[in-house]
Amino acid sequence: MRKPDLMANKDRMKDIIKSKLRKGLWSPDEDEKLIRYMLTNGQGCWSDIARNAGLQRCGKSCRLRWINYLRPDLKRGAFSSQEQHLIFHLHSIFGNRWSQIAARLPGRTDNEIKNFWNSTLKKRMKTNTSLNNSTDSSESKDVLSGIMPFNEHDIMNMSMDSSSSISSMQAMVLSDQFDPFSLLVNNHCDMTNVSEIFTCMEDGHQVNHGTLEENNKMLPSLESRSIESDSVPIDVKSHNNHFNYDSFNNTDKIQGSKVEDLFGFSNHGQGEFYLENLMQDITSFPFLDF
DNA sequence: AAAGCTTTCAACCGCAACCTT
DNA sequence: AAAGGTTGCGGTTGAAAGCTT
Repeated sequence: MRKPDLMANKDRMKDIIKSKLRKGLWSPDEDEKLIRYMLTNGQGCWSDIARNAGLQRCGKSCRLRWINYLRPDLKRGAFSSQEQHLIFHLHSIFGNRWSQIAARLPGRTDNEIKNFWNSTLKKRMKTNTSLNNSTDSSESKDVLSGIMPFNEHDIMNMSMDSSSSISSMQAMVLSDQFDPFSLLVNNHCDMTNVSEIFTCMEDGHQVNHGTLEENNKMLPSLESRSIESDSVPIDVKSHNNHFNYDSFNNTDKIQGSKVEDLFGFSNHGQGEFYLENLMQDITSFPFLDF
């Protein structure tokens, strides 16, 4: 049974403690305290960390600051075009499950990706949509051509010609200038083409490294397994400033692995992860939400 | 130069799931 | 079983920076 007076006092104390906690931006001094504590003692209970590190912050705030900003394995700076493609692609699979997406982008946080999506990518898709709605299609194509160096005809040819399409399409998607948004949003290709394009986005680099197996389109390990994974130990710090797929493909163990060993799709059950499964997941393309 | 508007992003909030007592 | 605590997540906010007029 709750004892009114005692509990009321307890609640009051909590409020007092809570009101004394700092909020808002972190000062360099606070950062230093948290970094020093974390590097000395490692991760534990966050409310204890907040207390023991001498911070007037709640544990939740400390956790957030550490995970999103202070962690030494964080990669900072702008997203590379490869990362952008990856985010777009993963968003088509996972939707707004930012932590799932972040887990596959080494050194990036869910918050960072979420912000990036909500500002840059969403905006770009809106822009492209409005261009698509423009009555002057030639104008819209002119503008788009700046974004996408491949015209509709190129893409259709790539898709139609099954014998040569893969290599040319791979060249397209691997290009730094490739922009899947304009391609998709402007209906330059149908869903079948989209399937091929995403396949190429995944397979392209594997072909480059000679690991593509016919009729068994495996996806690479995109997840930052470096910290937790016992099967694929990769040092995060080695990826900090220049993450690329090569790092993963150069790992002997990865090259011979099945996708389910590598990809970490917990929500896809135990089965092998083939393209069909991928496309089943892409039932709600993000631009349909806008 | 400055006012107003837009964009970016760090941080907060509320909720749900999980763990501990 | 239930209450309380912790952790993790996604949505949202608001201050600061950048841009435009």
